[in-house]
Amino acid sequence: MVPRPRIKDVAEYAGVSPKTVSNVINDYEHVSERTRTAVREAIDALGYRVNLAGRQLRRGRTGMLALVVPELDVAYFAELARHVMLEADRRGGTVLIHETGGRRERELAAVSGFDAQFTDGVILSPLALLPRDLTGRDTRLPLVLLGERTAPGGADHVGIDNVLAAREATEHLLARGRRRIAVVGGALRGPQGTDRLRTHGYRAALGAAGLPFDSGLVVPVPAFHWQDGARAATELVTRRDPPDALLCLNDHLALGAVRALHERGLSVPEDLDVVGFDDIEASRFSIPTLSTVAPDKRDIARAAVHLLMDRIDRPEDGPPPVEHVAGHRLIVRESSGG
Amino acid sequence: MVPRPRIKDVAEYAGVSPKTVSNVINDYEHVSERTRTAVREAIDALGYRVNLAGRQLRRGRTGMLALVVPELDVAYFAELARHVMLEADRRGGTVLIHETGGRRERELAAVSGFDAQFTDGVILSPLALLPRDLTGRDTRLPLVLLGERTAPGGADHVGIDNVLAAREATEHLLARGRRRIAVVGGALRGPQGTDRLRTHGYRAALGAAGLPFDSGLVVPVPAFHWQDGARAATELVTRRDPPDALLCLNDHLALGAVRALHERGLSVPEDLDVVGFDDIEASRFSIPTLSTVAPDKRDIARAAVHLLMDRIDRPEDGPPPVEHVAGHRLIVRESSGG
DNA sequence: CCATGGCATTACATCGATGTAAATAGTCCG
DNA sequence: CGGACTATTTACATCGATGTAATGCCATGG
Repeated sequence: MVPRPRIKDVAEYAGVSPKTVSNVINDYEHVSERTRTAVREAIDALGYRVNLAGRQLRRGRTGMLALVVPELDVAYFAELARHVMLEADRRGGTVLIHETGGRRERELAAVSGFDAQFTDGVILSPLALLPRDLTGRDTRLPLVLLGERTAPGGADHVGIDNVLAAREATEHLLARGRRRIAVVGGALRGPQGTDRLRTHGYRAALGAAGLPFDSGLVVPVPAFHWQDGARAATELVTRRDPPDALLCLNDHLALGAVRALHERGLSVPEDLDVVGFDDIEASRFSIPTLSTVAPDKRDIARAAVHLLMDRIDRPEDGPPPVEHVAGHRLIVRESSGG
Repeated sequence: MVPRPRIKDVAEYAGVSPKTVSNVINDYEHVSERTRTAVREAIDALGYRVNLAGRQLRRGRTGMLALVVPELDVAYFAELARHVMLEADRRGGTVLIHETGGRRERELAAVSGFDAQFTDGVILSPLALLPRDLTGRDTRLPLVLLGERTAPGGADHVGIDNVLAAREATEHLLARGRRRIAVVGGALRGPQGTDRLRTHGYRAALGAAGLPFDSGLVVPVPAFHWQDGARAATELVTRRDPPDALLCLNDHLALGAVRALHERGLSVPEDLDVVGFDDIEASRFSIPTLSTVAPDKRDIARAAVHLLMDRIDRPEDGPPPVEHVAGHRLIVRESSGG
């Protein structure tokens, strides 16, 4: 087996020094046209490719970012991942994706760079992480948090205005005359995650409309999957005093709920309205199509990548953490009368 | 900013040589208990973490695998990715995911390790790759192909029996009395991809049943997304002689088709049957639930990871390419009378 | 008491690329 | 033609970890 050519081999082939080859590779300006061409030819002839390990060792950078999400098969994260990859690509970076399954220990590992050894920085979408997990973390590893404001820790944050978004969605349902709106996936206590923020927005909408708040309508779920939505919906409609609308905190929950309702002979939006969050592609093709809060994923990905790369480019002098509020809009589809 | 401690720092702190620290880290057996403990303590005290670039440079391995798929937001690939990550984890590997968007140049880059510089091997799910792209490729980079048999090239292959699977699905529809079955996403010519193999199986089923083959019912699509299924379905049912069943080559196409049919007032399975491929989670919760050919994703992922890692572990003496046929089963749900 | 051999530890070189600083080659001007 | 610069190119050290081979240590046996 022929070993991979090294920069030294190229140098010999081209009759120059290794450093000159390096200069050509890195587009150093003071290289004569003749030498440049000769080196290029040598590179082609030998099929030379930079060895990134060597480069990284020398430069101290990998050019790789870690994107750490709970689950890739939650469509929102897959869609987000693609945007992040595109953005990173545009800036010459590569993305390494990690799944945490929402487990705190894995998220912790991510922020401490344990998983991310090869990585210059991390974009993390936390689920189980506690605020205190971030205090005192090793700030040598730049970090951007997505979704939740896990508060202080010298990390930038990117997310939509969850409170406002939930409030708008709720107001939409109220405007449709719905009065008993359940929050599937909501939370009243526990860490300040998106679930709590959205529940808060929901409550604000009720308050503004002068309606009473019934904590029984806030239904936590074990995970944000189809089946969790289905179970929650089933439970809700078999109550004595069932809801007339479901505000589901993601589209999977919503679609699972719609299906469960269908199985019990209830139809959406005739009997109940359903609204989700995330605007995954499935929501545009489901029966009925799903109303949903669409976060601007492109904006989120772009902001996250840029914040991260900026911080990587300028270690030391970290400016204070940045808070980027990405756009969102409520898309009304069939599931709430659209 | 405090620089990251190096192995040398640990050595000094523990009062031993760098190599001894390395020995401890790598569980070399001949290290006295005392020394081992001292080094461990030093590591903890300093918060030392191996620098993988250095290690890789020395060892020539990264411990990372590349998983290269067309699109992560095609649920099948996201689900597959998770399984691959789990398997790799189990064997101490890390997975780097790349998207190609189905573009040939990106797939080519993948098999030549261009993207995959940091990678010991590649698992590729090709879409546009031609058989000849693999002949004469640099076999220093172990490669496992998924899905299609892109034929010779010294690469292992993992996939289901596409011909058989399509045949079974078709036979199921025939058994239901359907006679004009369209193949959405099918192909009669072009590279020997899964689409052609499945179309072949479909044809075999027709032949076995003594039914004529109508090439007009084989409908290619630009991509395998919801909207492509929707378009194809719309086009099909507005024909003079519309089909009575759709065999869609993935679940996205199928679900998009179901939606389009719904919009034209046709209901599934009363008016038409629809069957998909992949068994993505959405298919279990759609209205109607979707019949589909479920490939054993876990098996596929496991086989792919093991084949790849085995080949990485033993470079040179590559045994001949292995062909692993993963299991599959037809799951009949509401969309075809289940 | 010394040779023998196994275990524990270490010195040194090396993986491949690149920053620094110095050397060499050119160019222009007086 | 020599000096002063500038443009190119190069020598050398270094990033961090680890394989190789050598050394040191200790116990056992003759």
